[in-house]
Amino acid sequence: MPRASRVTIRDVAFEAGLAVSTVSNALAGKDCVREETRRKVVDIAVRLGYRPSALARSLRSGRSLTMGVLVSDVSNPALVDYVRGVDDVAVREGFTILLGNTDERIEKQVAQMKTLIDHEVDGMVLISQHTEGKEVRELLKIVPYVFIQRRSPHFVDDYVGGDNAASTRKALTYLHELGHRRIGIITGPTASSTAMERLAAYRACVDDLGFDRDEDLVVYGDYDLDAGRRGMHRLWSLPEPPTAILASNDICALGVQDAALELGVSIPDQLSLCGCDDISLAGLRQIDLTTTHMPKRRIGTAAAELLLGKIEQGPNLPPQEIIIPGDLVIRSSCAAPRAKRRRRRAAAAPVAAE
Amino acid sequence: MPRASRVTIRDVAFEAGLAVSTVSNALAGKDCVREETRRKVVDIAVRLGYRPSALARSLRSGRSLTMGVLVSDVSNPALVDYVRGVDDVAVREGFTILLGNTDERIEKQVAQMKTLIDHEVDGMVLISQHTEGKEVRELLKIVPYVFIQRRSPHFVDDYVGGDNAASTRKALTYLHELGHRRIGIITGPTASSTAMERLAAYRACVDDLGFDRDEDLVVYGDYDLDAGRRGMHRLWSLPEPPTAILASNDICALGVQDAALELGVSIPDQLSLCGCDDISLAGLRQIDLTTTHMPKRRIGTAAAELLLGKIEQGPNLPPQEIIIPGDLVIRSSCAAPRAKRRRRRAAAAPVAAE
DNA sequence: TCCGACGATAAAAACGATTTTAGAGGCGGT
DNA sequence: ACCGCCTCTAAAATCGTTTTTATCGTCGGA
Repeated sequence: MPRASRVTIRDVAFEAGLAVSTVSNALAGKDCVREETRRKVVDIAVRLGYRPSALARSLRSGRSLTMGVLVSDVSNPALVDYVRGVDDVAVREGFTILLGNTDERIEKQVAQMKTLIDHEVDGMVLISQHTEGKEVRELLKIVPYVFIQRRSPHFVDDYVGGDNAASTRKALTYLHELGHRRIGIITGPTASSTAMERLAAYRACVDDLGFDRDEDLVVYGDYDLDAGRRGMHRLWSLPEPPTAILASNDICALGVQDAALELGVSIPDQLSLCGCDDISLAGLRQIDLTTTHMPKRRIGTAAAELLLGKIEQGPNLPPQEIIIPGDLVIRSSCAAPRAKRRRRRAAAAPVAAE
Repeated sequence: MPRASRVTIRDVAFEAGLAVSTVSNALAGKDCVREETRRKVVDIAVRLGYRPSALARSLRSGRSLTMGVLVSDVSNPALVDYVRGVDDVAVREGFTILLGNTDERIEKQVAQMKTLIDHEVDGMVLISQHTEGKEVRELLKIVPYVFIQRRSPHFVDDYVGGDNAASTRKALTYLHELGHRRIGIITGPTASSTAMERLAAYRACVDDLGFDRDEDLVVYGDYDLDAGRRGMHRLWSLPEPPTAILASNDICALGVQDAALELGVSIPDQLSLCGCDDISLAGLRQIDLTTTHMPKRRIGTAAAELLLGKIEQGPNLPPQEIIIPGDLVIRSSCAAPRAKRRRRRAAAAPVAAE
């Protein structure tokens, strides 16, 4: 099956009556070739429809203008915006993206990383991926990389993420002002540094703001609908249920809403709910979720830019951590708790929705 | 920045005291090399951590084990499942995916297609992309491809999509049985063959099932929230509004729900609503949308498999169109219209939700 | 003994570019 | 007249593979 053979630089050279190297230099805009010659070469190249083979070029030059993007699942709505952000700067800088799904499984991640390296990507962006493991660490030595949303507790890497501590604190402060003192939390997976940072911030607030300290209010969950449903059931079956819940993200919060409807619990009358991410659906009237905005696309672009810098400068410069702040978006899923709580200050601030 | 130079086949050959070609043949499992030799080679290759360069291999062999995937926006929830489906079979078959966003703009699409071809992808999957245009058509001649969700009216291509006509008809039949006779439709973009097929099926049903024939009931929209909102406003401002609405997809339907809440219109009491796709959120109690299920991930896998066949067999075999059927998923967003309509048979079937 | 075949390995060509080194003229300075 | 330098182009090396062709014993058969 000899596909219509491509036009090579050789053909252009022949047509122009020049050497291959001259054509190469001409097209690269090197100043060692006369302007007139250059123009002729360009003309002919265009006329013949010459397009240089990225493969051959990469092989020789050692740079592939290619970056790998690893994500646990491209169809996961909580992650796609990062990918898009990375792509934004990739195309802007003439890079092409090699995509891989890892399904949250480390052996898949390792396999994908190897594949990317085989394809000689210039760098990789790891979105919510495993940061530990001997093999992973070994592979990370080979090629520049940036982590998004998940960072290692043991190594200091290039990393871009949201300001998890601050945004959690904002949400909790808001709930505190509304008068809540008993707040449940459904965390993301324990492997997610983002989730753990939120949990840590929650715990700090329990002390700082004087919330009920009760380990039963912490449910270890995930970033999906089911975690929200299960978390809600668990928290609501407590002897003394919380008056507000912090969900791991908006999708999880939707799961909580769903379960609340199932249990006949009214939001925000009986229960306040706060998500995280601010997905576009959160603003719908049928959902109307108070949440902390995570500028994921911007995080993606920041990560890609960081990576490109890394690629440019070589592996010498020290790892950098970039934290992108996000704000609390107040909608109607939070309200003052019903007046049956025991502490003073029934409702501090009358901040309402929208 | 001479990155730690990779282990090449040359190194393996030297270590084994063999010729490069022998090593290549040994690793490829060719039978022209003694089993004992082969084992030795494999041993050494593993010991040295040899990984063949995909670039060099592709360059020489003319096959890159790579496929391009073009999508208008990876962060569009209506499209991500296709991508995931394609990826499923890609990894299974040892292919790597090159991803590109085109933002629904044909010049971006052309640019991306060129990039993919420069990278010598073995084929490409075009998800909801432009099918017309001189340049697009020219590029399609170069490399095998499969369209998903959008097909050309003028050319016959390899294509995989849902059964738009049948699923639309199912929804309309269901609404007819509930007693609806005046049904609005918010279409996807006119460039989307899928949307136009649904519209055609809608028009056929208007005749077959005896719905009100009224061009005002057709709103040309898109696949997003805003199209739903605008469509609802438009339809509800009609002198005689519809009793049911068919949305272009689930996201659009969510937009309709949102606008209905804004307008104080109760679903399904005053208005029945039917989406398309069956995204996971559609099953939530706060949404609970009746919709037609589109097995997008399966469509994606089917497309990738079709493409691989195309790559294998060469461009000789004729284009194939694969239609994947989907079923109506009945939830609570549709009900019998309020008893103020003029025709006989107030409510035919008492089919209820869930 | 010679020929052909065969089995195993080696050597060389090719893939399509970039990069390095070489060469050919022209020109100015001494 | 010669040297060096500069400008432009050519030739060759290189990237890391695969593929094609060559080599070299050995063995069987006539």
